[in-house]
Amino acid sequence: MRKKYITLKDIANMLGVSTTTIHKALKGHPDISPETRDKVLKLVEELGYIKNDTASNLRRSQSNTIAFIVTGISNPFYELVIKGMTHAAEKYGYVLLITNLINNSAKTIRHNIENLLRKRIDGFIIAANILNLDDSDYKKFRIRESCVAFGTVFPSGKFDIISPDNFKGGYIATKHLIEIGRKKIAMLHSTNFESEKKLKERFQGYIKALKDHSIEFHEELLFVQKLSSEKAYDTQGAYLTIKEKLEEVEFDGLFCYNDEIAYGAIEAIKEKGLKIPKDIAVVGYDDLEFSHMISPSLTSITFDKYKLGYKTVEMLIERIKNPELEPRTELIDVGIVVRKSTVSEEGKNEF
Amino acid sequence: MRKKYITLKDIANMLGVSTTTIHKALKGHPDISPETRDKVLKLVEELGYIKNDTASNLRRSQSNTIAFIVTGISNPFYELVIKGMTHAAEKYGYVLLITNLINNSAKTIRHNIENLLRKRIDGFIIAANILNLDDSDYKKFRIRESCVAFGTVFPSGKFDIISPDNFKGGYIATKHLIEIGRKKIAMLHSTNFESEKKLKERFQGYIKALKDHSIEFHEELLFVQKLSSEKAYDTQGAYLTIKEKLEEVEFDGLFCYNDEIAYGAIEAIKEKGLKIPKDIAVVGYDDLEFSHMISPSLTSITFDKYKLGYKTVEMLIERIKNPELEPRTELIDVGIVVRKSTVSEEGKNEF
DNA sequence: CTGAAAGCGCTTACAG
DNA sequence: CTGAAAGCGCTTACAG
Repeated sequence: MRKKYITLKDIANMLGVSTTTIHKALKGHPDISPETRDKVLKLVEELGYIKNDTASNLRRSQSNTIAFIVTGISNPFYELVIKGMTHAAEKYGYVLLITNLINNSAKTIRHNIENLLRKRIDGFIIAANILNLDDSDYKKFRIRESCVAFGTVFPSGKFDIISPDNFKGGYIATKHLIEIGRKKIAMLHSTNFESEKKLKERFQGYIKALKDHSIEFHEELLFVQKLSSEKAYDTQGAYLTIKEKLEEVEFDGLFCYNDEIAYGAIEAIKEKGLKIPKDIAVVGYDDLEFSHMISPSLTSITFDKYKLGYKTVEMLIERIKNPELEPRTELIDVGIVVRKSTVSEEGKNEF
Repeated sequence: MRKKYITLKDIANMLGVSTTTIHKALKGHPDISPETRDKVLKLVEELGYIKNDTASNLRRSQSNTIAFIVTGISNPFYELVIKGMTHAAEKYGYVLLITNLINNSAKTIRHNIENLLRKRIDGFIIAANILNLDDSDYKKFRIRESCVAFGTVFPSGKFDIISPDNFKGGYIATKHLIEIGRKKIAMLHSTNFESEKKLKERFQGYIKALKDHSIEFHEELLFVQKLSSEKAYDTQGAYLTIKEKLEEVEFDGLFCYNDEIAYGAIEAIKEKGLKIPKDIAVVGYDDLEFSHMISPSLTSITFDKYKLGYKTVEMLIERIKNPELEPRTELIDVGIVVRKSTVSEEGKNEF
C-alpha cells in the first residue's frame, strides 16, 4: 500500500560503494573522484531518486521549511503577498507552506501551529489573529523564537511584527476626505474577528485625522457592518448596512475598512440615487486590482504587497537564524491612490 | 540557534520509565497501568511536549499529510474549495498543505512536486496544469498512485481526475443564451495557460449547444482575450478586448470563460452605451460571490465548490489507500443561476 | 578518495 | 504491565 522509495542504500548496493559516497556525490562534495561522482549521479538520475527529507531533517534537526498561517487565503489581497513570500523563501533556500484556517478561534490556531511544529518547521508567519492565544501558548510554541505576526501592530514587545501602517492608512484616507471638503465623514468597519486589530489601528488614524483638522468625532458616524454570511467577502453585508444608514444618518464622506466592503457601500449609495463623489465620497483600503474597474473607480489606501510578503519572510529568517534578537516591529509604508470615487475629474495619483 | 525540543527520552528519564511506556501512554494504549499513564500525561502536558513527526513519519513511512498544488490561490473561487478540502482532510486524519505556484511551467511544477515528495507526503492534488508534465514525470512522481488532478477532464486514463463538468457548463450557458433568443453568440476566452484545458471543454460545450440548435459557429465570434498583465484577474484585459470587438463584430450574446472576465466585458458594453441584457446578454462562469453584487447582476454557471473540495480529498485518500485502483474520472454537476445580465425581470433561479 | 559507525527521535515486535 | 533493542534513511565526524 505505501510507496516504496529508492534509498541511498539501494544505490550504494547497486554500485558497490558506501552510502557516504553517494551522499558526497549528491552534495557535490569535492572529496570524491570525478568518475565515482558521475557514476552515482547518472544512476540517481536514471532511478529517479527522491531524497527523503524526513530522514535528512531528523538527522540535521532542521527542515528549511517555513509556514504561512492565514484565514481567508482567497482574499485577492494575498496574491502578491504570497508571491513575495515564495520568492524570498526560495532565495534563502526555504520551502513555504501555506495553511488556511477555517476560523480564527484559539483552538483552531493552536491546533494548526502544533501540527506545523510537529513537522519541525523552522518558523512560521501568522496572519490569523495571534492575539487570541495566551501566554502559555506563546511559551509552548516559542512564538518569540520562530514567529512573525503579520498584518497588525497590536501589541508589540512579545514577538516580531510586520504590518502595513494601518494607523497612517486610516489617517491619510480621512485626511483626503477632509481635503476634498467633506465634513461628515463616516467610517464603515467590519466585525470580523480576523480584522479586529487592524481595524482599531485604522480607526485611530481616522480619529486622529479628524482631530488634527478640528472636526468632532460623532459616534453615530461609526458604522458597524452587518454580517451577511460566513464568507470572506462582506460586500453584501456592507451593502445592507449602508442602505440602512442612508435612511438614518447624514454623511458626505465614507472611509471603508477595505475595498470589498466599499464595493457594497457604493452599490447602496448608487441605488439610493446619490452621486459619488458629489454627494458622498468613498475611500477603500487595500487597493485590490478590481478597484479600478468598478464604477466609479475606487480611491483606496495602497502599499507594496509583494514587498510586504518578501520582507516578512526575510524577517522570519533573521529571527530563525538569531532567536535572541529583541522583538521587532516593522511598518510598511502606505499611500493613497485617488480615483473617481473621491475626485470626479480624471484620476491623478498621489502618494 | 536551533530550538531544542523535549523528546520522549527526556520524559522517560525524568519518570524513570522506558520510552516505550511513554509512547503507549500517549497513544492511549490499553496495555499500561492507569497510574503510569496519568503520570506520563501530566508531565507531557506540563512540559508542553510536541511530538516529532519527522521521526514518527520516518519510522512509520507515512506522513498523513496531503498537499494541494495550485496556481492563483487567491482566486475567490478557491475559498470554498479549500474549506471542503480542509474539512475532509481533517475528517480522515490528514493535514492539508497548500502550495501556490508562481507559474505553470513544467519546471516549476516539477520542482514543487519533488519538494513535496521529499517530505514524503502521502499524496497530492494538483490544480496546476499537470499536462505540462511528461510521461517520465508521471513515472518518477508516481502520479498515478498518489495524485488527483483537479479542474479539468482532459485527458483521462492516466490518473485520477475530478472536475466540474466544463463541457456541460459551456453547453448550458450557451443554451440559455439561445433560449432567450440570441442568435449571434460570442465566446470570450482567456489565453492563460492555467485555463487552457478547462477552456477547451467549455468551448466544446458552446459548439455543441450551437449545433444542437442549428446555429452556425462563426470563427470571428470566438474572442481571444488580450493579456493585460501577469495578474490573476484579467478583468482589465477582457475590458480591452470587448471594447475592441464591439467596434468590429456584431453579437447579441456573450459567454465569458469566467466571472472575472465577464466583469470587464460588462464594463466595456456599458461604456459603449449598450444595454445589458437587451442589446447583449452576458453569461459568466464560477458564480463568484461578487457576481450578484455587480450591476447588472451576472448570470453564471455554478456548482458546489465545497463539495468539489471535499470529494477531491476523499478521492485522493481512496487512491492512497488503494494505489491499484484504475484511474477514475469524477464530474461535479453544474447548473446555471439566472440573473439580470441575461433576463431583466426579477431573478428567477433555475438549475 | 572511501567507508564504517553512530545517531537524529520515534515505533514496533517481542521477551519477560 | 514494562522495557530492551532494532530500525526508518539520512548525515557527519572520524579513521584509514
